[in-house]
Amino acid sequence: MGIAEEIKQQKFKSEFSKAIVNIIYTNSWLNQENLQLFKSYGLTTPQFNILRILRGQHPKPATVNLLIDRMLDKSSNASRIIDKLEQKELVIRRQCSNDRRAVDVLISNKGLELLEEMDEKMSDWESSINTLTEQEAQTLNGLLDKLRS
Amino acid sequence: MGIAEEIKQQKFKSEFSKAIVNIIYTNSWLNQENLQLFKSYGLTTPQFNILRILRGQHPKPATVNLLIDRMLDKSSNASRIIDKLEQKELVIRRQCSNDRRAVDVLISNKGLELLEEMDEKMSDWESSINTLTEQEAQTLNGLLDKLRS
DNA sequence: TTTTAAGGAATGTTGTTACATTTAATGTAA
DNA sequence: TTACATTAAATGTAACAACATTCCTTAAAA
Repeated sequence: MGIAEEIKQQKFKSEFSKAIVNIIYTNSWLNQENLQLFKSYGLTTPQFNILRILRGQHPKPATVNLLIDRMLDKSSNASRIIDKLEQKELVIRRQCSNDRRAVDVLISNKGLELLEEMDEKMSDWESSINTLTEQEAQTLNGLLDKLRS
Repeated sequence: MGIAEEIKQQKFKSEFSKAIVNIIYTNSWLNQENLQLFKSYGLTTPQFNILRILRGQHPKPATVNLLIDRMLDKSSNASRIIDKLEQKELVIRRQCSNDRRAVDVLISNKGLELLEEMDEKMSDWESSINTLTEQEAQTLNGLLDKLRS
């Protein structure tokens, strides 16, 4: 079943505008799948993403600006997401030594452990929905990259 | 520049998990592009989507349930989006004659005119960002459909 | 019938996002 | 040094989303 049937819209202005709708719809589909998993660990999607960026930096700290820069969804408010993560003791916030305006954020051991626990579930989930061959996934990545270029 | 450079994450667990991130990132990119356009017409993204579905139904009405069913982002609250559209007189809400639980929603002439005005801008925008050939867009659609299957 | 269940939409509550503004620290030019 | 602009992050506020609950209507069962 293609996108046209799923959203019951038979006509699109062009193959490209169909692709735009398809991306939005697929994103929403992925998000809905994902959300429940995150929720079962008490995290929201942006919180999970910030944690993952911090793990990528570990053991180096990240400033709030760096986090904003790397977030998939730039629009959300990094400061307050970090508040939530700090409340749960998943990250540590401390003043940056060489620029007192900036704040260093680090993932805590508790945060690292949580992510490790989630890794497995994420991995299971990904394989369970992976219907693409390696070659197809590569082509998809190439096309999405080209679309944004 | 590919997704790896854009989000500064060099390693992915697999080509497929890279594709998932790529879809999320591309969606966010599209959304950011789009948002400003909608805003300049005083609409939010979900409001615009509801209006488009209603135009697709026109001159038939749609019930709230049908709108929820067809929305790209199922999660949001259709009733309140319709409230907003009704306040702006872009839609008409009235009780359904054969089932008094249901509510018929129709796009108004004002709504149709607004969409028509926006069509042109949307179309310009789409061509301005379209870097894909017809064949590539088709492949992309096929792969996204397969991913969700 | 009377009761009970299910459906369609609206509403209340809580948390989050979007955006503007504020606070504080740093850099720079007169 | 003082003044002014810039940067980093936090905060206030209004709108919005997520989710549960409620209200009313229809359907179905006892």
